[in-house]
Amino acid sequence: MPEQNEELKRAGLKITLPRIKILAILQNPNNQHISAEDVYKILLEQQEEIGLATVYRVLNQFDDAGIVTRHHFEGGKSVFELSHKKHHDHLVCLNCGKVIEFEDDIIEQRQEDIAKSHKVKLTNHSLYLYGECEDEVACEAYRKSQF
Amino acid sequence: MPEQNEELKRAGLKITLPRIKILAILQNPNNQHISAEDVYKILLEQQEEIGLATVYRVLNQFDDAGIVTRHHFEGGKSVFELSHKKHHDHLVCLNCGKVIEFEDDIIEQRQEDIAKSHKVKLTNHSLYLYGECEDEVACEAYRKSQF
DNA sequence: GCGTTAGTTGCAATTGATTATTAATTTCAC
DNA sequence: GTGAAATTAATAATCAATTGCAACTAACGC
Repeated sequence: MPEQNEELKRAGLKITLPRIKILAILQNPNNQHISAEDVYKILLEQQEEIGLATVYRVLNQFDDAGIVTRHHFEGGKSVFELSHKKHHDHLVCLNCGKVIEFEDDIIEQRQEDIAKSHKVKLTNHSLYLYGECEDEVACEAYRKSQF
Repeated sequence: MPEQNEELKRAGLKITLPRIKILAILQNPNNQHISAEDVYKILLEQQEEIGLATVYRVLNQFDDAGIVTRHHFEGGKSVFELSHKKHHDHLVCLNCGKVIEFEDDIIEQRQEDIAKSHKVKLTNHSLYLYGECEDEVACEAYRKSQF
């Protein structure tokens, strides 16, 4: 009984095939920051019988349960990533799509201060930095590797 | 010939009634950070004959022309604000919807440093802080005033 | 002023992402 | 194993946003 089942059990979710498969996909290091649509595509490639609606539903349940975190990147659609222990923000290359995670205590602290100074209790925030890899060769290589 | 026409002309857009009306709405201090849907509602209240598609189209043209800036706040729909001179970020109350603008040089500087340390040339960023007004009475009053 | 024309509008249909409904299937405690 | 309750697949529905297209109109020259 792999560790996926433990995770689901802890979240109070029944252990079903769709949930196991989706969780496994999310746990694949290649699939950090993946959209519902892309999860669905991978499942189809794996010959799984599953509906797109189920993918959305399961991802929402995972989000509610704290198993994944939802992000709204530029361009409309949501992406999901496994919630790991530590809060972090994202730096995205607009050319190759690479996502770099970072955390910065100074920024975190300033955000708290700013909210407090405006008499607002901070509940969460979203910070995305967008740019372009300086190493164009590596950038292009990465872009191609994605499709 | 009011200043709206100048603005449109500068953007290379023909001066049409829909565009003048929409620009006027955006220039109203009460309507900072307004959604396309809400612009449309105001136009209908003003007895204007206009289609929702036109509102979307015009707002996109304004965005392209740099007249407005588009934001993706949490909760789906885009909001628009007149682009003014100075860059700033946003602090949003999730209860009453109030939007507070702020700018912080320390955060800006850290963002540059972080991007540089990851060998990325920063082109833009989005930072949204979400929270709840500490003054619940004022918060509730504001929320009600919005509809 | 008047006509030409490229730019614009309104409407309806369409897309893309996501959610709701519902009937059928599956999990899991007993 | 069995049955109640949870979950699923499939489909329709929704919501924001965009697009195709025929009708309209602002802006230019004459």
